[in-house]
Amino acid sequence: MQLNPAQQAAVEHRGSPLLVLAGAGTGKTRVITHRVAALMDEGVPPWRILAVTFTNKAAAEMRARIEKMCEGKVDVSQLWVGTFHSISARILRRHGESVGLSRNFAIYDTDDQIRLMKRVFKELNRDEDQVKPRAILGHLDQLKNRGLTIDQVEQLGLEGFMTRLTALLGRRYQELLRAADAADFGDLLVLAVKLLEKAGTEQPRPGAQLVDVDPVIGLKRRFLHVVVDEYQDTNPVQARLVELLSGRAQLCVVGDDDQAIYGWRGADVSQILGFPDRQPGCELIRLEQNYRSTGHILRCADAIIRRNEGRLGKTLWSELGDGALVTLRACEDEREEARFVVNEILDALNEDIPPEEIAVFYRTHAQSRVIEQQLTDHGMRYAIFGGLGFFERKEIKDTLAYLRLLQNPASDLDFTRIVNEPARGIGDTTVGRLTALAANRNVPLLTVARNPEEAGVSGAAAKRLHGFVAMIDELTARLHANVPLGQLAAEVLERTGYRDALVHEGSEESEARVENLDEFVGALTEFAQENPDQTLADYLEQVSLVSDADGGGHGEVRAVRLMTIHSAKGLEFEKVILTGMEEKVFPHSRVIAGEDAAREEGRRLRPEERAQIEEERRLAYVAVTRAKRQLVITWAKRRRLYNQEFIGTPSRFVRDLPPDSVRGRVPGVIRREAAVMPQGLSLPSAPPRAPAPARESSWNSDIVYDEGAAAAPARRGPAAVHGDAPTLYKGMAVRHRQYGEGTLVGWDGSGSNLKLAINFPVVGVKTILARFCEPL
DNA sequence: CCTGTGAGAATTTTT
DNA sequence: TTCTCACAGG
Ligand SMILES: Nc1ncnc2c1ncn2[C@@H]1O[C@H](COP(=O)(O)OP(=O)(O)OP(=O)(O)O)[C@@H](O)[C@H]1O
Repeated sequence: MQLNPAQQAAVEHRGSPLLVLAGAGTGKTRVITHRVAALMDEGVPPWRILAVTFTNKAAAEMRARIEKMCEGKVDVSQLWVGTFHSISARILRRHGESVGLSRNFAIYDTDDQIRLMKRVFKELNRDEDQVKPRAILGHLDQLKNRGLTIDQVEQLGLEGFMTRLTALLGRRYQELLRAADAADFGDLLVLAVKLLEKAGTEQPRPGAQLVDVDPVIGLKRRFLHVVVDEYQDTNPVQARLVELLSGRAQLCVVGDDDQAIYGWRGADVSQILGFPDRQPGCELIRLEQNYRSTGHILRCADAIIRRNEGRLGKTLWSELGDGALVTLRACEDEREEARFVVNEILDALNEDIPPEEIAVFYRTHAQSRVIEQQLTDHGMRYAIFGGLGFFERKEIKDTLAYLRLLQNPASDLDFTRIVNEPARGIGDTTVGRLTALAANRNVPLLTVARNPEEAGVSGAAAKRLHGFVAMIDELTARLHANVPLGQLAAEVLERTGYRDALVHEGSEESEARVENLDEFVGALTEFAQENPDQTLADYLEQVSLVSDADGGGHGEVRAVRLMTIHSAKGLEFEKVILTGMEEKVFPHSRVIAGEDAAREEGRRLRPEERAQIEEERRLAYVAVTRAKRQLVITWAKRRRLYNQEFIGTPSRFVRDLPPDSVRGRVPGVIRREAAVMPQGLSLPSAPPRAPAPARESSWNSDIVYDEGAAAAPARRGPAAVHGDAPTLYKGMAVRHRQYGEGTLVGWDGSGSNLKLAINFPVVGVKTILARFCEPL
């Protein structure tokens, strides 16, 4: 395990803050790993070192690596290694009382959050059709990521319908969270920051002894060294958290501004770019040698990323040689793409590349299904990352809800979730009555349920409620009797009749669910055995914080990896197959929408629209730079997604690839240039291309798929010339047999699937297959 | 109060 | 295509 001189310098630097800013595969992660090991070697106690990683898996890996490097000389378990969220949770678990959290507080995942927010909607009589609970939660999370509390938002008098609504609903949402002794993901960060900021500013209570010194102050002074990986994707609260924990620590952050891909989650590149300014005396070290990928791959990566504006720009070179060309493949549809992927995997396996060194990437989860299907058909095992995780399945979440309710009788969300699961005749009406009274008296649902008659719940229902409460009490007693966790879960499933109900159902689906439950009980048993001093709360925390990138594939170790590009961040594979490289898939349609709107309105891109597109481009850069030796890129001319057929045109990122590094034709390069040229000048000629295949339609669209191509309706005349086929442009006059003459306003697809959007004077805009129309 | 039906919506990316 | 939600009927 050696280091080059620049890396060595970063490892050895002491005495002032350090920023390592370097491109992909240059060994940033290796640097911080070595740095931590070196620190301990110098005698820094492990408990005085904090390392922040992006995923729990990365944390585990780093810990393992450091342990190996220290050869058992140091107790690595004393090190603090973790994600921002897990570190915050850890702090709050110990010291959360002053911000309103007990040591057993629950962490709400997205599903819990939505349920809770829906309840708020109901309580405040808001219509879910107008504004979605999700949207409010998104907005609220943005505020949290920026470190803003609702009080601050209101004090600032921030404008905007959404912001005001978020403040209103968010306030009640937060109240309910606290009442339930729960925190959502954003709260973990915000509350940890609040806790640390508060420490030491409060007046000592009268009569306080010296020994009463706030332990949180100790925490702020605890760390002598802090290292942070992937710093480019840090958001303001996270940066603040690091700052607060670095009171006396030397801070070392590493990252790559070209790999910032979490802007949508509030991450802010200016965090890393402004680091030197905020940290007096900061040292900046750049790493330029890439140890991961071969030349052609790197050239493709560079060709993609260089088109972003306002980059710092970085040199990147490799000694690994050119390596193989990057394969580019145009597929007819997504099924052919999937078959091609399988073939590529088979090829790799034949070359003795281990399956776990082969990865298939896609932009969105929805794209994975076809590929999974194809893999299954070929009897290939695969590990999929993300999507519906094990712990998000209904049956598991229900069981967790029972457990959480046992631990915290005030957890109304969990109460409502399972009070009638399995069906025990306690329906909406009953729960509604309980809720009304509970809200009125400001007590938990479970409390009200003890005297249902007071809530106006009648005989039969009341009786069932009594039974339910008795059951919960019984199980709660078991929890407090310290029954081993696995056994407790098993008893819960037994006693509540949950398992029986599923077994009784006897469907294929319910069988799978029973299996999942058994697996869950097994996992819990194992956890309890391995961590005898850990509580249920510890287990629940671990479960809530495992990320997509962590869990993955149910322990499928020796299997091909399937994942979104986001979860591929920080990883590397011998062979990467990057699929779905079409406009509107990647870059995602949501992002392109901004461009379309801008074009339609004849204005320039708004800064945030541009930022989004640049983020997609960085995402493409991340994808490409995960590959060590082989990179395959595919796109499909047609794609069925959400049960709708989409006509695909190759992604701009594909068209940016340098032809010399690619095997397979790089499509349509010219139009982009033409569109960008001033005065609508077009480039002299297209690169050599095969003669157009015989076409069923006489319309020439295949080189017009570019964004901005037909942007200017004012510019009459062809935007491009290709053979005899008429070239499309907006404003073109067209005739349809039935509707008569109209004006072309847009189009989609190519060949016989070319569809035209035409504005007819009488019937308005219609989308019609091109072969039913003729130009005038 | 439960369950089945049908319509309808919805689909970025994640801790 | 798949899941979710609302409503009607049992
Ligand atoms: N000095 C070195 N000698 C040999 N191999 C190295 C050296 N430094 C790093 N590597 C290897 O290069 C690869 C990339 O390293 P690492 O993951 O640390 O890079 P990174 O900068 O964090 O990458 P990224 O930002 O793309 O996630 C790893 O396989 C690592 O083992």
